[in-house]
Amino acid sequence: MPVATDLSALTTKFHALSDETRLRIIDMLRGGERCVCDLTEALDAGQSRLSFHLKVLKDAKLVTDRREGRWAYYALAPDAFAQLEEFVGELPSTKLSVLASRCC
Amino acid sequence: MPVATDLSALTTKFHALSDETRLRIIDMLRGGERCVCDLTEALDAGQSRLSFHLKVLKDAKLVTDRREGRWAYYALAPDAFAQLEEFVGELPSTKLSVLASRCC
DNA sequence: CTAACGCATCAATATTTCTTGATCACCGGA
DNA sequence: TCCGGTGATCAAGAAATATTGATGCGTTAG
Repeated sequence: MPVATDLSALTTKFHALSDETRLRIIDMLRGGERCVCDLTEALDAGQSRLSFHLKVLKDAKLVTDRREGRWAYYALAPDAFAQLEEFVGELPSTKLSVLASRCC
Repeated sequence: MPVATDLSALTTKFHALSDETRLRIIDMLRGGERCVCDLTEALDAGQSRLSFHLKVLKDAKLVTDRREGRWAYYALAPDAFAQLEEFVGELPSTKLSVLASRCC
């Protein structure tokens, strides 16, 4: 089992990425840290909504947040995609032609 | 924009991977093609339930199915993870230290 | 000190997704 | 041809998620 490690942490991460708004957020953060107001404006999402999605990303450990004065800055977590790469990386191409030998 | 390609296809794939049962299915398919009854047994899931999850994976184009007699065989789609790798691969590590210059 | 701002959180509602049990269609063996 | 087995699909209910608007808390400017 390649990825028996922590299935539920993995599903949490994938779930966090299964939403367009959140994907956009991630994409914006690729350029570096952003404050919430920047994101709100760029994504034209209500403040409350954005805050919710940021929380989902944070809970999945994909982003980190930092408080500075009255602003909150979010950034990609350093090793955010490590676990995902591990899972996705196990390239299946090699064994693809293997057919199920025998059924039931 | 690195991944402007097709956000909704991407979210669909991520969503398909955001469930433990489906992750287990993927993992089993790494070893090659499997028939549904094998999967049902190995995952101890009801037939209907499994069929539902297989459909989710198939709709996300992560797996393909093949009919043979009265059995159905599922396998990882050849390029299943290509798009995911593209997204996940854009390693953020380099720009991580970039702080937001100015806010709102 | 007070008012405005940035943001998190909560409550209520809408929406989506999952599970279960039926049912149906198809195929192969007797 | 009839029957049992495999698996898809549907309908109904349960559960998880998302959206909205309201409220609250800390911070900064005046």
